[in-house]
Amino acid sequence: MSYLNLDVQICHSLYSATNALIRAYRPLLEPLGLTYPQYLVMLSLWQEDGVSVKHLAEHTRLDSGTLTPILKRLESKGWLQRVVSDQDERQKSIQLTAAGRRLRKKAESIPETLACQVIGNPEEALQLKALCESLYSTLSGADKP
Amino acid sequence: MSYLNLDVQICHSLYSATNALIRAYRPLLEPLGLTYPQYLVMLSLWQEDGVSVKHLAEHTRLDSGTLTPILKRLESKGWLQRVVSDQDERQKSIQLTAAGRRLRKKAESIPETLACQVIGNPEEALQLKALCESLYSTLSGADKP
DNA sequence: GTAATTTATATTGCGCACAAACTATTTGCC
DNA sequence: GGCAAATAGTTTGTGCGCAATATAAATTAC
Repeated sequence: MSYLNLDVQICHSLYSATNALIRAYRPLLEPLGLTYPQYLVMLSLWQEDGVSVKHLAEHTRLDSGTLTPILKRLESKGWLQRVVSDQDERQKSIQLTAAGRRLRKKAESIPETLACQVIGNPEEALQLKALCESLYSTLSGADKP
Repeated sequence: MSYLNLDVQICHSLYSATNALIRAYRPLLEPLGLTYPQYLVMLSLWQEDGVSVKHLAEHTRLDSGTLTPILKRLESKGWLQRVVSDQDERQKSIQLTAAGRRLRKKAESIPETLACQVIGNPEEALQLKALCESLYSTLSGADKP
C-alpha cells in the first residue's frame, strides 16, 4: 500500500471531518441567519468589540480578503457597523450594534446542543483540539525566520 | 469564560488547521495543475479506475454536486473520461486516460514532502487521523435509524 | 404494460478561501 | 518637507461546499 493511497491521507480525514462538523452547525445557525464563518466573527466580537479588521482576521484566522465580504454581509443584516478610525484612517473599527449584541442570547444554546450530538468522549475532544492547534501553529509558523 | 468563547471552539481549531494544511498542499500540487479536491479524486482513481460518480463521491466523501464540476475540469485537462455506462445509462464510468495514469508518477513525492514539513510526531499524526475518523463517522451516521 | 417511485447525475445560486492586484493612508528616511 | 516603503483594507477571479431543483433512466407496483 502506497503513501498515495487515499485512505491513508490524514488531510482527507481532517477535511471530511471538518466539512461534516460545519454541516452539523448549519441547522443550529440557520435560525440566527448566520453561516459558520459569520458565526466565528460574531463570537470574536462578542468577546471583544470595536476592533480592527486586522485584529479580527488574526483572532478568527480568516483571511482579510475573506473577511471583508463577510463583514459587509453582517453589516447589511444590521449586526455591526464598520467605522473609519479617527487616529488612523486606513483602519476600520468593527462595532456591534445593539441588535448584534442581543443576537448572542439566541446563540447561547448552540455549543451545548452541538456537543451533545457530537462528542462521545470529552477527553478525546480536548485531545483533538490540542492536536489541531499544534498542527496549525506548525503550519502558520513554518515559513517564518 | 463562556462556551461561546471563540478560543474554546473545537470546530474553530479544526477549521483553521484544515485550511492551513490544504494551503500547504498548494505549492506541491501546483506543478501538477491540481487543486486539493482534484487531487483527492485522482488519488481515488489511481487506486480504483472505471468507477461511477456515486462510488467516487463515497470514497472521496465529496458531494455529487461538487464532484460533477471537478470531474469536468479533470476531463478538460485530459486526465480522465466520463463514459456513459452500457448496463445503466444513468451512470457514468470515470476512466483515467494514459496521461492521467502517468500523472501519478509526478505525485509520488508529495506525501513524504508534506509529512516532513508538518508532522512532528508520527504517533500524534495517527492519533489525529483516528480522532477525525471517529468524528466523521459519528456525524455521518448521526441522523440515520 | 403503464404509472409511480427511486436512483444517478447535472444544474443553479449563494457564500467562502485565497492569491494577486489595487487604493489609500501612514511611517521612515534624507 | 518630500519621497520611498510599509500597512490596512478592498477588489477580482477561480474553484469549492452544499442545499435545492431538474432531468432522465431504471425499478417497482399494480
